[in-house]
Amino acid sequence: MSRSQTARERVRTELVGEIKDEARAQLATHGAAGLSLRAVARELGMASSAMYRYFPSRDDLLTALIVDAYDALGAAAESTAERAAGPTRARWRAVCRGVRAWALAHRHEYALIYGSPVPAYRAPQQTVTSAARAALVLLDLVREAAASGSLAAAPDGPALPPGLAGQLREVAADHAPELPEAVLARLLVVWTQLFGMISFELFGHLVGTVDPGEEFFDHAVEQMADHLGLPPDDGIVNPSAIAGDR
Amino acid sequence: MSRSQTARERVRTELVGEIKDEARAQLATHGAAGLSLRAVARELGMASSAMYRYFPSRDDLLTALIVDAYDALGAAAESTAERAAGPTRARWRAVCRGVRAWALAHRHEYALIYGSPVPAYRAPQQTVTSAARAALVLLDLVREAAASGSLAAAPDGPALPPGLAGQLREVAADHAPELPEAVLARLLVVWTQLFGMISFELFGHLVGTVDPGEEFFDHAVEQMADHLGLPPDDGIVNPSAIAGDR
DNA sequence: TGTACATCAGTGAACGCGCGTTCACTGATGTAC
DNA sequence: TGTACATCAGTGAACGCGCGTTCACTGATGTAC
Repeated sequence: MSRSQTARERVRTELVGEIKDEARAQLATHGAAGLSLRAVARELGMASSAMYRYFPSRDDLLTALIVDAYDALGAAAESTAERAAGPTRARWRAVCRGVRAWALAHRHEYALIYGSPVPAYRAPQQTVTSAARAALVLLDLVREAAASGSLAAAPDGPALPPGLAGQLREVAADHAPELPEAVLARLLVVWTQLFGMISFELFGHLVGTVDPGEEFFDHAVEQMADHLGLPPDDGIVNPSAIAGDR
Repeated sequence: MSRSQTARERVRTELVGEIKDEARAQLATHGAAGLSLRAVARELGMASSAMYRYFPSRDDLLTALIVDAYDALGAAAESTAERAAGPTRARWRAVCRGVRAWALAHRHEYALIYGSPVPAYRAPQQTVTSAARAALVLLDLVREAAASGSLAAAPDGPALPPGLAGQLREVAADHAPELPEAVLARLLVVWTQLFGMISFELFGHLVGTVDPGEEFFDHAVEQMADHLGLPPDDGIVNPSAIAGDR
């Protein structure tokens, strides 16, 4: 509480930040599996044993980086959604682009959270809420559209398989109890589509096809919006946005 | 050519196989970045230096595993497509399920090719044709449907952005020059969707939502078929398959 | 305000381990005549 | 068919490196009275 204690704590916080920054830099060159406390310490001009004053083990440092990455992506999505004006589709577009932009700007942190799991590392519960943030932004957009009545009706036809419907009900219970299961299913499809596309681009699976993937991404985002039933723009009409699905 | 030479070569081929098998087993426990020639040799009861009679370096072993994985997935997709009978949609469904089944049965090989790139490893040209095999299976299904006139017409509306259309033209030039760009774009969207879903499931991002992902996957596969414009089944009608998009 | 004490940050040596790759070598297998 | 030679598989020691983690320690910072 006293000023001097806060001073010591300030230094500590700053050093924790520097350690994580350096660790992030090393993700780029050596990957998550190659993250090394000794290398971080060396780069910071410290003894390797000093790291243990800040992180009890290598895995704890890794956990911190993972939580940070989820939070940074979530914050990017949230602030994009807040800043974006206009109809739901425009905001949807903005958020999707924002997610991709964050991923492109932080490739190795993206790979850390959406790439292959680090072997012998188990993510603690701690990551779950951070991981959900970006998803909740998209969910809120859909809720908004649904609440305002502008969401296209879910297609007719028989219901979802009961097992899936039940799973979706449970997921939505906390966050969107009012949305029909069919809409939830579509949102989840689109959610995996969004990250599938970004991963493909970042991990080099679009090389030789539509890489750079800017236009493809934008095009797909409109298809995804169509698929969700988001209404077309009012103002600036995007060509592919008004193309009905099928 | 002589019998004895072939004998030596047979032994060699067999040992190469054993080395790769053991290496694959180690992928599971240590990941691609942790793949170690010494550990493989140890497990095989050989001197670590003996590995160099079979693979000039660790990266060459890794390349072999990657090529094998692409080929195994491609072969699985091809044979599923050949075995599957019935209308295009049924075969589409079979192939998608086959791809997922392969991925679930070979998680670590899947992660090797569709997870985060291994740092400091550059995939040689060698992998490209193997990597394309599975994609070509799906492309052929769509070509088939298009050729038989059963593919739903691409939606009207303005054309794709010219840059994207050009990219797609180039990609398709060798394999499907007759398909319209709009169909190619949808196939690519669906392609990223398929792998996005599988990656999400395998990498643990569906835990707590729709994991196990069987029903969700099947449901999404029908949505993807709809999106491509594949006609509904003739015989057994899948409930979600006949639900038109939007 | 001054002093005794407790807490904390950081050090450097050490433990015990693993890695990729090279090299000179031995012995077995295959080839040419 | 037999023999001299070349090729190949496999060994074991070595080089030079890196790692996570522990431990007893020094010195600085913060706290209680």
